Amino acid sequence: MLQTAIEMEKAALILKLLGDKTRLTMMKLLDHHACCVCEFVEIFKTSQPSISQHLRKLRDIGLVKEERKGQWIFYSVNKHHEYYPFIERILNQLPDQDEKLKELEIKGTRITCC
Amino acid sequence: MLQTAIEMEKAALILKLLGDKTRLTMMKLLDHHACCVCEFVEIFKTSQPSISQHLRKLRDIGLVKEERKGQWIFYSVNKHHEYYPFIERILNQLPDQDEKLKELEIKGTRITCC
DNA sequence: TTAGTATATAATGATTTGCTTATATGTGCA
DNA sequence: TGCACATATAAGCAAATCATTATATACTAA
Repeated sequence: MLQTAIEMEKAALILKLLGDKTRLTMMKLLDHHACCVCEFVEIFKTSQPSISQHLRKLRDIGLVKEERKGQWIFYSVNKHHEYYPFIERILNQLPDQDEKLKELEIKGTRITCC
Repeated sequence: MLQTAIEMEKAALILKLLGDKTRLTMMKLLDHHACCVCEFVEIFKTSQPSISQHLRKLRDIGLVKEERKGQWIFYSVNKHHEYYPFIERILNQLPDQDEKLKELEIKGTRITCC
């Protein structure tokens, strides 16, 4: 893949968005799993609008994409984003967060649509 | 070097600090050059207190260190920081900012103490 | 000692951020 | 159709952020 030249301005904007514990953990999870809003609500123990707003910020600059599946809207990382390689190298350094999803599976609240 | 496990909380804090164009550019420059406050004032065309406050934030979490040389205080990246490898991999992806220092050299305002 | 330069800190204010509550929209199903 | 669930959006508010101006501190050189 052709790597675009990183611009400082855009890099700073992305780092700012990643510089929030909730969004950073979201991105780490979404990098390998599609998740829906209600799962994040449970994982982060915060309100649904708060989660929606974080996702909106990530979506506004194209870092994540959404796909409706029936009742749910599944979010996932947009791997075609111009800066995805930049982001990926950051996410790869972070500890795996999959246990958060495993907890949902144990509780039976993981949404595995279709 | 022994790589410490990255904690999400600390990673988010660091990314938040890097998520500002001024601080990000500072870190990129400081990664390879020691610079003093007055140089940054000229480079970023902002007030001296503004620069000092950015540097203070970086210093407060140990990302940069300072060394007084006579009249000036030179800042540089603290390469012994627990998370320096994490930071370095981010900075390495950013475009070189050295032309900003070259401009100072041409204008004769680069401080090359000692 | 005094003036000039470099830097830090304090105080203030405008803007941004991230939450909350309330409400609207969209989907599935009885 | 009507209700339940999932999600988005709007509005309001407290806290954080980032600049500014004013002032204090530290060093150099005359």
